[in-house]
Amino acid sequence: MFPTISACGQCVFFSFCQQENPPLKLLKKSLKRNELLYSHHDPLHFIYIVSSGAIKTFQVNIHGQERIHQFYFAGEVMGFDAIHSKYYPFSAISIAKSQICQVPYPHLLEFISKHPVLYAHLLSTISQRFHFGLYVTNYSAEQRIACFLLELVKRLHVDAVEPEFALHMSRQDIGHYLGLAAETISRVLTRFQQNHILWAMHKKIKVLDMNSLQEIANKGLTEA
Amino acid sequence: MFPTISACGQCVFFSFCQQENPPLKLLKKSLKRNELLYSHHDPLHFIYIVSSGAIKTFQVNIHGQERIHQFYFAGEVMGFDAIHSKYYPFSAISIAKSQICQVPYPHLLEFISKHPVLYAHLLSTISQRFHFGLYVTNYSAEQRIACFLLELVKRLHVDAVEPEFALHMSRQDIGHYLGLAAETISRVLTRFQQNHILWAMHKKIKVLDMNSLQEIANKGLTEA
DNA sequence: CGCCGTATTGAGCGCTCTCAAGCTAGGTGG
DNA sequence: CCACCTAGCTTGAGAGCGCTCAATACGGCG
Repeated sequence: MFPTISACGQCVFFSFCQQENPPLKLLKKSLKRNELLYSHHDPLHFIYIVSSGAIKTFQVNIHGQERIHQFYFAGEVMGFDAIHSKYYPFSAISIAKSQICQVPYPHLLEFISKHPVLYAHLLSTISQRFHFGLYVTNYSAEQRIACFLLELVKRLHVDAVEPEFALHMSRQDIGHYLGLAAETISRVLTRFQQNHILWAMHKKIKVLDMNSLQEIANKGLTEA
Repeated sequence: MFPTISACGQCVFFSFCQQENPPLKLLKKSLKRNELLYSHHDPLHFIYIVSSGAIKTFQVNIHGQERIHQFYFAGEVMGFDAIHSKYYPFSAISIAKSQICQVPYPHLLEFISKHPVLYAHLLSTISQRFHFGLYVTNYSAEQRIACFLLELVKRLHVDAVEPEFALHMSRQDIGHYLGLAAETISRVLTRFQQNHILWAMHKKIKVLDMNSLQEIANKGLTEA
């Protein structure tokens, strides 16, 4: 029904892949519609380049509801988000008949170390992805604030059963970040405090019940 | 009031920066609270590493309202999002007394090409950032759908005054991605069609008025 | 032609926003 | 040292957007 567009021309590796005896092992793979490419928690073995078609990455929650994380179209690269944890953080399924190239990640690293130009190119490609989907998601105020606090605990490296840390920012700032009114931040923090989930005093926060906070954060979320 | 924690120990470049005659030119910089680090649209000259304190990146819209894009804390690296466009996409201001290290980006590239191990490390660091703030934003349904369509036009490389393309995904999929009900997608597309902004037929979309779509997308957004 | 998944359209409800009024903490000056 | 002042935070009441539930329409496929 719709023409299948191949995006090999714009692929970072095109010039290498086209040589005879290509120095980069790019395996082509065909996917029908609704075929699984990889699963949530699978170890990162490959970086994938969508050559044609479209893929979605997603999570399914305990109630069987799906949350789509990203779409990937012809020419786009999948798997960067798995590098840090070494596991794919989402499952991937084709939403149309697709062609995929797969590169073993260790091989990719090794190959790039011999081709510094590619390094800059790849960084640029990754960089681009930071601008996608900045308008997405619809978590409740409680979920957002719970997620925000949990992320802070992790990013500030607060290692304690009852983590205590400083919010350097104002309620207004948090609101502007989370897409909520400052009043809402205030109200939710008060509610959390009433439920003995945390203790909040101005810019100082102490989480008293990490489990409850996790539970709120995960409401309708992750945990497949 | 709060202790100043230096995060140099966890910095990717720590071992290099500590040598006498360090091979990597890492300039230290001190920022008071509310000091501008760089502006929206400034050319990417430096990658920054927050050594202590906290930074926010943000945009200001035509009504003077601020939208915060990210917070950066001790140990975190800023600037990856600028690599593709070669310009910082947001302005950056310290929200606390901070210490920052800056590395000229070209110098960083060159340096890394000589230290392939760092490459893998840096990719890992960047990868981590894809997991931050996945719960953020609160755009209206119309804004989200407008942004989504504009992003598709760009990512699918549809070059036309009235771009026409295939949504490979169902309304439900779009809803699951945008955090909206499938019914809302339907309703908004209908409304857009009534206002002659686009023509929608099942999975086929033709944008008739890119300017209006941009305007809706930018409502309360960007354009400083 | 008939079936079933997908899309559209409508009515009522709930979460979060806005507007507005107190409250608190910290800084300033007498 | 204390009264005052101001910015930020808290709390309350009403409004609006998008959700849920439900009914109907459509279209691809056997």
